[in-house]
Amino acid sequence: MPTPTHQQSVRQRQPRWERRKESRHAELIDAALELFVARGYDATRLEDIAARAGVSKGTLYLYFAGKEELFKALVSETIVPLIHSFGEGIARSRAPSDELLHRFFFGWWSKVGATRLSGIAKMIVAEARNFPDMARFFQEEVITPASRVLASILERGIASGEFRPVDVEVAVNLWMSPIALKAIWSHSIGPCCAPELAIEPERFLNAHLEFVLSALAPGKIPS
Amino acid sequence: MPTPTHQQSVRQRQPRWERRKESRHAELIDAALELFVARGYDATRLEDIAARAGVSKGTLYLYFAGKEELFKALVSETIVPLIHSFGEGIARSRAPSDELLHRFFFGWWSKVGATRLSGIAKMIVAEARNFPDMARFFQEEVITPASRVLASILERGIASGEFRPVDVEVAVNLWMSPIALKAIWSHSIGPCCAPELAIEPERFLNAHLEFVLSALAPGKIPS
Amino acid sequence: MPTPTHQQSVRQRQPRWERRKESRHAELIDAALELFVARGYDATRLEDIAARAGVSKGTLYLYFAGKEELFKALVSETIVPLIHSFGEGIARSRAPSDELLHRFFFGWWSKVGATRLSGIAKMIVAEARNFPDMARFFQEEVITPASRVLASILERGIASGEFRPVDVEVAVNLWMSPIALKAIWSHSIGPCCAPELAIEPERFLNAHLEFVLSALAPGKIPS
Amino acid sequence: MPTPTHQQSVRQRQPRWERRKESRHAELIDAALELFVARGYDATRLEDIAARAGVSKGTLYLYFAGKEELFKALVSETIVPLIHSFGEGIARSRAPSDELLHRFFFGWWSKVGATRLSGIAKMIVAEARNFPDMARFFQEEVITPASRVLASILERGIASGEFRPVDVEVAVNLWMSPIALKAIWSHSIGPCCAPELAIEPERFLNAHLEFVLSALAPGKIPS
DNA sequence: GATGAATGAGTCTTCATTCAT
DNA sequence: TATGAATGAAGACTCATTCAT
Repeated sequence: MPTPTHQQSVRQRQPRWERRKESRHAELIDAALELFVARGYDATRLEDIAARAGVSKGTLYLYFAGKEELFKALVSETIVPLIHSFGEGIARSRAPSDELLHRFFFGWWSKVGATRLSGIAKMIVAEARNFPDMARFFQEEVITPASRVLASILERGIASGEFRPVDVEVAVNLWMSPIALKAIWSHSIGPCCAPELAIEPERFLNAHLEFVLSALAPGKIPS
Repeated sequence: MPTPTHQQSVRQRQPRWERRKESRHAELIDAALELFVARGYDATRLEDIAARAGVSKGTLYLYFAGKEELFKALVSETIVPLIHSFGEGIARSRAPSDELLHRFFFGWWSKVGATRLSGIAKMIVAEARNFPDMARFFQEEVITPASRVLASILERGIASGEFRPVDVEVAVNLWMSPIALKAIWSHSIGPCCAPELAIEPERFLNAHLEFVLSALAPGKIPS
Repeated sequence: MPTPTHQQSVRQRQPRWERRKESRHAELIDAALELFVARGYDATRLEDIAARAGVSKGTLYLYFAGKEELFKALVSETIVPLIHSFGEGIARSRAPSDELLHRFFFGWWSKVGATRLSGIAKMIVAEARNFPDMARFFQEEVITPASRVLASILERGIASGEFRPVDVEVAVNLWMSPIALKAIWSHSIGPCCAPELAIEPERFLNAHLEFVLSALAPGKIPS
Repeated sequence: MPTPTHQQSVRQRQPRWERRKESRHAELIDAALELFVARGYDATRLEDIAARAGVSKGTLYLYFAGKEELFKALVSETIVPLIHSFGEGIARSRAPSDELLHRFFFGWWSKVGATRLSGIAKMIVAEARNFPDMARFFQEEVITPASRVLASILERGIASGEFRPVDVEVAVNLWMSPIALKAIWSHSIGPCCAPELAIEPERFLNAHLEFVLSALAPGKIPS
């Protein structure tokens, strides 16, 4: 009669692999995102992605047609679900405009800047010239929609007199920059240079919001 | 004391190959910068750099020990001369603080943002994780010095009562972002997405300056 | 004594999977033949063979130990039954020798040239150096027996005076060539080059036979 | 003073490689021909070709863009020069038609059958379906021109009464077969099966010529 | 028996680097 | 100095084979 020990040892004989078709796709995307963001497209070896996902090189090709397809799938699959959840409610809200701005910046950070989308952004900045389609996709699906939400907040505030009139197009561009750059930085130069120096998001966002609001405060005559 | 004319004549007397050697070096750096910025480190082939510089593959190795050395030489040689010429006078100037801010932003743009340094910045953002030394070098030689100049302007203006008190560390970070991101963007997503949409620097910088000044305007009670 | 009906009923009584097993084998051989002939050994993927046979990749291994084994099984199983049915009666026939020649050529064509054996021939010509055993098998089981039949017809005709004396060994080689080459061609260059140009077998064989007979006609003094 | 032995040892230090741009191309073609003929396209590894040509894997790519290009270059470069030298004089000759036939068959053998073209023929038969362009090229540049020469000899002989009327199209096809098949065989099944059995070309060609002439002999009434 | 997910050895191809000329 | 032919390590991709289900 087999002892428990024996049984255990039998059980411990791990199968060479497991059949997990459903999760593999996501695991590979995860691993690829991590490495592509950190090392860049060319410097990332498919075998490393596979290893990080716990599969072998060949398995990757059961899920993606090749390196480029994996890269593109990663972008579209990761971006699309995240972006649709952002900014939906803000535009239709009746809250005061300054509160909307608060929601916008803090919401952007929590739903975009602090998520995997920040890695995507760094990656796309790095590879835009080699993958212009991807750059356009990102521009159209992430940058432009977010900019539109911010623009509509500004326009509504200006129309209602809550904000003084400003050049909305430029303002949007200027005021998206800090949070966008912070996102990129956190996957790039940030980790290399005394990461403890990085300003914590809360402080960063509050200051940003305050400056934006003071620049928008009515009753001031633009110089 | 050597006159400029004398100096010039000395240079002209040098044998042709010597001057060739100098120019080859610069031509290779130029070509490398262009291609590394556009394609990234890995995707750039040394042979393409050599061809663009008008020499053969082997010749490149007479001037640089290898790909990595060329890459690093490119960074240090291009950054160092540019950065030392920036911000020297501003700190010691007695002009009004708002004028200094104007000089700072427009100066930064003309001496950094609109120069090859903008390409370097994109490149370093892209390759930081693979070349952390380079990232640190850039941080220390470009970001930090420029930030210090801006910080000192702010501090002086606050001290003199020209500006209201602000969190200088965060403000510097926030207000460098637009010009830094614009520099990076111009070598990355910008060229891929309807470049005519890009806001022209003059308008961009004026708006930025205006917002910064309104955020710094005294007589406002920070919320 | 079992009637045909009885035999049939016996077969029908076998459980379905048993008959399936038999037919799977044949279906795989069929699919493999088609693809190996068309694409060659290396360029044929086992998965394509399985798909064409309507099974999955893994199932193939339930019937054949591997690619090479399938390839060899294909050769032996396809050749052996066909070859034994050819030439049996001819050798013992008492018909006139010219009629035997007629039977030989038309019979060879209908039982070999126009069958799957022609594909096998092309395949073996292509892979002979990689599978010398197979080449020898083909030589011994197909070429040599057929040649012997033709040789015996010639020898009998010469002995009886119906044919003039010829170098039988060479003659056999020469007169097998057109039909053998036609068989190979039909799976190789033929399909690539205006297949409508191919001469139809009837006309081809009649002309061949006529020329052979005229070369064998007695009463002519060989030049 | 260095001894001769020393000098010798110094000399024996072979350079890691030699600069021989002119001959490499031909050496690679040679090596490729040998291996592609023997093993087929897929089973031939580029590294083996390179090794046989005495160079490394990478060097091959300095001369050919890839495997397929090497394969095609091999076909066109090897065929074209050989084919243009054959059959030129025969068509315009005033020699008796039977002598022309003799020249044709022996000439074809010496200039085609016994040359590297015979290997090409085997290779093309094997790979025709995968490289139909190549098959067509071979058909048009080798088969068709040679067939035309033979056809013109037959036609002239028939017109002059030296030969009896025959179906020239079929006759050409039939009478090219033995020499074509012998060429293919010599690179395929031949080497696998007791090569000493192969009939020597002289005897083979003489017998072929004799049979052809007897089939063409006038004064015979075609059945 | 049947399936197809998983594996990993094998091959083509690229390109940084070396070195004979 | 300058060249570019030659090298070989490295990586993307394929596919015969295995095996958990």
